[in-house]
This record gives sequence, structure tokens and C-alpha cells, in this order.
Amino acid sequence: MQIGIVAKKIGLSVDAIRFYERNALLPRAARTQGGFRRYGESDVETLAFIRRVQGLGFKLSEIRSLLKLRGNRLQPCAPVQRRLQEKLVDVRRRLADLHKLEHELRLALRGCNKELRKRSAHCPILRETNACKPESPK
Amino acid sequence: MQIGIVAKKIGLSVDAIRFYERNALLPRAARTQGGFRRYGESDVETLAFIRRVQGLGFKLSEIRSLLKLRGNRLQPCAPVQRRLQEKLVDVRRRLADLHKLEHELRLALRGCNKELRKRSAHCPILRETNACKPESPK
DNA sequence: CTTGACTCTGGACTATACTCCAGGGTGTAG
DNA sequence: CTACACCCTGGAGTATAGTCCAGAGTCAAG
Repeated sequence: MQIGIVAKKIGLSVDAIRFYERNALLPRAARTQGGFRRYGESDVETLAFIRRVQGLGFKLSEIRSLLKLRGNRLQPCAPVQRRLQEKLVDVRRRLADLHKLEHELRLALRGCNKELRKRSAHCPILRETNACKPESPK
Repeated sequence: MQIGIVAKKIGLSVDAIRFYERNALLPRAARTQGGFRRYGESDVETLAFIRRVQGLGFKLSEIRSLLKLRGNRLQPCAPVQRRLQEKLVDVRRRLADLHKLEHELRLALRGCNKELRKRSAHCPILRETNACKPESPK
């Protein structure tokens, strides 16, 4: 298979695949006489794996390390599990942050609504006074 | 006030303040004979405003546009409200994405736990079969 | 006048995950 | 043999929000 076929098959761009090779996510592909990359099923599987764990929120540097585990004959589950757990913790932290942000935004909007009902021109967000401010610096 | 004092006052780096000036978030500061920036209270307020809305999830390009509204004599609330609402929509979308991700991660972990209970060496994530895959490409 | 802390400018660098490009070569159908 | 689609490499560019640097100048105290 040449690169364009593989790209279509797994829904990546040709450039992305070459990028993965340059960045050691894929081994250097075999070449034809003329220098064209040739791929087999195992490459397609590796690319599918990359997409899968990328969908789980892993970045390429992390995926590189997962790929090493995958290369082992006895693909041990424990280190993968550890990474998944860390990722989950990370995702939950981000969720908490976003929830807090959502709360702040709702508070800010409430401030605006009040002003609008008063037909006031003073937007509480724009005002110099510390409207809608979550933390107060001394 | 010179830049270091202001920086300390609002908890930004000197470099960040200069960066804001270069990028039109702050007006070009007045200078001493020797070229040192001089700041007044209104600059401090502007910087506090920047921090405030940055805390609400706005990026600098958006903050630039908010600062223009703030420059108006009649600081109209409606456009600010619109921006807050858009931001809220955006945050909620990101929350939904993260929730989905959290779910996927929990599923993947469950798969690992099963394997571990079986004392199996085959990690379902590492396996070529499409374990834990959310969408199936044709 | 010297010292030390502070500041100036312009530009390079960081991380992330690619995309886009020019200028050239390859593969294959007809 | 000629098209034409496809591929190659190396390098630059994208967005974000700054940080860090060298080399030089300034300010205030003593």
C-alpha cells in the first residue's frame, strides 16, 4: 500500500503520517526503488492504535511511550492502566476547572442582567470596580 | 510608578506587561527622559481588568475588543453580555467533550481491570483488536 | 562619582500537532 | 512515450501567551 491509500483508510492526512514517521511514532517505512513508502497491515494497525489513544486524550509524546509497551511481546496491562488513571485524574481536574469557569461566567452574566433591567449604562464587567472578580488581590 | 512596581502590584511579570503593550492591550506608556515606562492608577485598573476577564476564559484577542468597549464613555452592557453568553456556550461544549472523554477513559480502565483479574498478559488497549474504540471507521 | 537595582529594545524560543509549499521524481495506464 | 496522479524532501508557517536573553542604558542612594 502506498501512503495515500493508508491515509484514506484510517482518515489521516498523508502529511500527518509522514509527520508521525519523522517523530518516531511509526518506524521508518520500507521504500520502493524510487523512494515511495510501502505500508502493510501492521502499519495500519499502529496508526489505528494511535488514533484510538489520541481519542482517549493522550498526546503524541505519551503515545510514543505507549507504543513501546505495545512493542513488547507480553503487552503488560498494568503500566497502561496507570497511564489511563493519570489521564483520568487530569481530565477530572480540567472538568473541575471548567465547572468553576462556568460558574464565574454565570455570575458575570447575572450582573449584566441586573444592569440591563435597570436600563443602566454601566456594565459591571467594564467598570473599574472589581465586579465579578473571583479572587481579591490585597 | 515604574513597571516593576506595577508588575508586583497585580501579579504579572514585567515581560507580560511589555508584551501587552506591544500587542495593543495597553496604550503605549508615557516615558521618562531616559525611556522608562511610567504608569498611573488607570493603567493598573486596565491590567486588573485584563486579569479579570482572562480569568473568565477570554483570550487576549477577545480582551482587546472588550477593552475598546471599556474605552467608551457609555460602557454598554449588551455587547459584553453577548460575549459572555458565547463564552458560556463554548465552555459548556468543552465540558461536554471532557465528560465524554472521562467516560471513554473509565470504559478503557474497566477493560484493563478485567484483564488484570484474569491475570492475562493481553492488555486490551494495546491489542490490535479495536478494544475501547468509540467510533468504528468503515 | 560609583554602585547596584532596575529598565530598555529587538529578537529568539517554548509547546502542540500538524499543514502547506516548492521543486523535483515515480508509477502506471493507454 | 506521454500523461497524470501520486509521491519525495526539507523547511517554513499556524496559533497562544508569554518567557528569556544580550547588550546597553537609567535611576537613586551614599
